[in-house]
Amino acid sequence: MQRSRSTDKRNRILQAAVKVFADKGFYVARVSDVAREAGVADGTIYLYFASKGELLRGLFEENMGRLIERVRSVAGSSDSATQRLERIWSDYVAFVQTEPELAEVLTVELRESGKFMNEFAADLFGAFLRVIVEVIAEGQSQGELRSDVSARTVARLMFGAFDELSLSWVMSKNKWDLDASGREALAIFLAGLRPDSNQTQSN
Amino acid sequence: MQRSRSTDKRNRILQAAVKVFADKGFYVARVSDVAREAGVADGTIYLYFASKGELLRGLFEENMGRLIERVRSVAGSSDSATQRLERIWSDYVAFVQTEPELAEVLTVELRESGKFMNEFAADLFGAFLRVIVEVIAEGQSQGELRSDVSARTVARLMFGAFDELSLSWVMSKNKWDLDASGREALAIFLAGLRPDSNQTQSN
Amino acid sequence: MQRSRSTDKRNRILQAAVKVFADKGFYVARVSDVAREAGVADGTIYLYFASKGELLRGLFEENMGRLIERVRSVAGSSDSATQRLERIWSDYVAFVQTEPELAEVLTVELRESGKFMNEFAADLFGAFLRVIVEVIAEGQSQGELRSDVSARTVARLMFGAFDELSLSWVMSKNKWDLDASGREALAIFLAGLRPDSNQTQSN
Amino acid sequence: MQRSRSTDKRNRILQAAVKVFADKGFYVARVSDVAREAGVADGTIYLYFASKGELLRGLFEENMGRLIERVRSVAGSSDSATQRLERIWSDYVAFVQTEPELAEVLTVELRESGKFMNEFAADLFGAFLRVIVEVIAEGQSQGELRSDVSARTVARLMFGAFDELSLSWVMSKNKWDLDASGREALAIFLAGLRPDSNQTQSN
DNA sequence: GATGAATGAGGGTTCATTCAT
DNA sequence: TATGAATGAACCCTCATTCAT
Repeated sequence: MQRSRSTDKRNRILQAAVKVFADKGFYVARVSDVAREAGVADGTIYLYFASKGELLRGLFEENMGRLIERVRSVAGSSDSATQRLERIWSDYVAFVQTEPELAEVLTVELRESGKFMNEFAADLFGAFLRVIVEVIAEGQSQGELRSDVSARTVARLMFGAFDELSLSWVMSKNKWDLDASGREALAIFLAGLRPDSNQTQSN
Repeated sequence: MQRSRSTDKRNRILQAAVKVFADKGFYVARVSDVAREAGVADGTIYLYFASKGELLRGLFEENMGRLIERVRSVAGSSDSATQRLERIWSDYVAFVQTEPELAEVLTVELRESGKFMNEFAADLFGAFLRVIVEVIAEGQSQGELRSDVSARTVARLMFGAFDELSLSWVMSKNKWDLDASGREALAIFLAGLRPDSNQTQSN
Repeated sequence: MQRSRSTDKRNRILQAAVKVFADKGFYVARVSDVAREAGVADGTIYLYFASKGELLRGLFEENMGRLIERVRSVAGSSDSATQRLERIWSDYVAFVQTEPELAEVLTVELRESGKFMNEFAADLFGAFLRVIVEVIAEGQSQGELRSDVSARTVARLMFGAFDELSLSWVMSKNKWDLDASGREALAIFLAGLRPDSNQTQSN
Repeated sequence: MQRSRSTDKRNRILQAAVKVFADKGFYVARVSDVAREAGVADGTIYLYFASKGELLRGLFEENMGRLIERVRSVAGSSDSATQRLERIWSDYVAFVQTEPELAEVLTVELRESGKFMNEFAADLFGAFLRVIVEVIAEGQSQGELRSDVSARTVARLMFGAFDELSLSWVMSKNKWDLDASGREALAIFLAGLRPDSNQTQSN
């Protein structure tokens, strides 16, 4: 828990980076923009991060870490898979609503940046996804969710759906009710995942 | 059908841009990379596009236009909403499989670039989404799909889900069966959208 | 008098160059601007001039040549030095008024370009000046003009004065009466050059 | 008197620019030439000037300002108009001799650049000219100088004459005596401007 | 001769990174 | 630790020139 140098300043820089990257995008944002936003000198950033890229990496690490912890603690509860999915979902809604800029950065930059920090970004995202996969797999093995679909696919679907929903909410400047849409979305998924739901399926 | 200068060359440049942008991302890619890939001189690109940004814009315009046409023609058929969704879906799978690099660029760069060509990108994406919204709305008004959810939300969900699925397929270098996952995904959605599926919904 | 290729087209290009260079200056003007103005293709210019620089050189040569001829024929007359200076002067006024753009190019670009075609520009200008020097020297040797000043200096003075006058007239878009100013200027010079005018000179 | 960043460095860059622009001309000169001459990195120039053009503008501003001050202080003295013209003239000679490169840049580039920074250059030059106009007008109203000529025209004449004289001196690498020529020139002007000098005027 | 699409060297400018203070 | 002036590599873009038609 101990760090050399001031953890405060490091955090200020990270938060500034979130704001600036969300606003302009990683590539368009200048290191000096982040410095100004953080209220430090340009050079100071390099006392905490080796490069602009490492700043983004640090940002991912720190925040995805937090997110993964959060989702893990929910996923680890003794509730039913359905209930846990509901809670993960609403927890994520809360996160997006509380920290929309961070949500935007994690979502948008994770993709473009995949280009230059591939395995790393993939790892974090993979860790996140794995938690959901497990909940779903448990739901399937206990007959709570239909078993004729790959848990991995389902997890990706849900993540993708939610990602799109929250991103468009963030980018539309919160003009509509994310809670409500989120509930609708979850309802559709849970309905589509009921064990008996595969009966009428055509192709 | 006639253009000034060679449409061939313009297309070669666009295709090269797709390849290069897919590989490195728009910001990391150099104009000279595109030129080399296209087999033209750097300057030649500027005979067809006013700037690197306009090249990306042209790429979107041309290809999103094609995609939208495609999805529109399917959406306009006289089939049931369910059937049309199935066909749109499989059509999109085919597109992603045929032109994975293009799919990657359209998906990834549309986001990061939203930062510098906002309304434009939003328009194209909006047009695409609207087609799907209509199919869903028709399905709802004819009792084919549940009506207690917003068509717009559903469209976004499906798009997001599919987008994530295809993107991860593309980025994982086609290691798994996109067709199969796509069918599973569609099955879940259609099941979740059946008119009677809202009965067991909890919260 | 015979030239290979069309002398017409060569002249059209030269005239276009005068117009364009006067408007934008040599360095800012593009070869394609000249081509457009001349109504020919870019490449055509290179059939008549080896380079953009040679185009300027050709422009100088052709027109300074003309000017020098003109001034020489006046200078060679049997009139008194004073009268010849008057006629040279009014002739130059007529030239500036008839071809202001050419006057501007010759005046302005001769200087900046001196940087890249030094001896050449200097030669042409030297030839021009020499004619005036001779008239003045003759006036001096015949007691018509004061002899206590260098003819070369006087020629430069008169040229510089007139150059400034006409240039500011051209650049001010002909807002004032160049004829009148020219006459005033000449009056001053001639008065200052009278043999007896050195009597009251202080330092 | 305090500026952000080092005024020293700004001045070093300005002086380097004078040297380089005098040598090659503004358009042929490369920013990197100026940087090398100033002993700084290319990028450093942009810490002090927004663009190459602004560097030229800054150069004008700074130095023309100095010149105008100088001429103004002479012009404001209580001497006779004639004496003041003499002192302005000799002061300018001194300036040209002390800083020939600067004189060259101010003279030559002011013209070519008129093309891209018109009003600005015109303003500075106008301010300079106005001072001389006033001296002459005062001389006229006090009967010291002939009144049948426009003070503005006279000022332009004198400036043009002097400009030409000093420029050719600078460009000929100081091969002759500028002092002497300058005195001759002034003698001619003053003689030509004597109140009684209009008696023999022909046309 | 004439064209104008293509070329590619070169330059202005930016900005991540360094380092003397 | 912190600063921010300085650096200079790198890139987008321009445009004089060429050459296949």
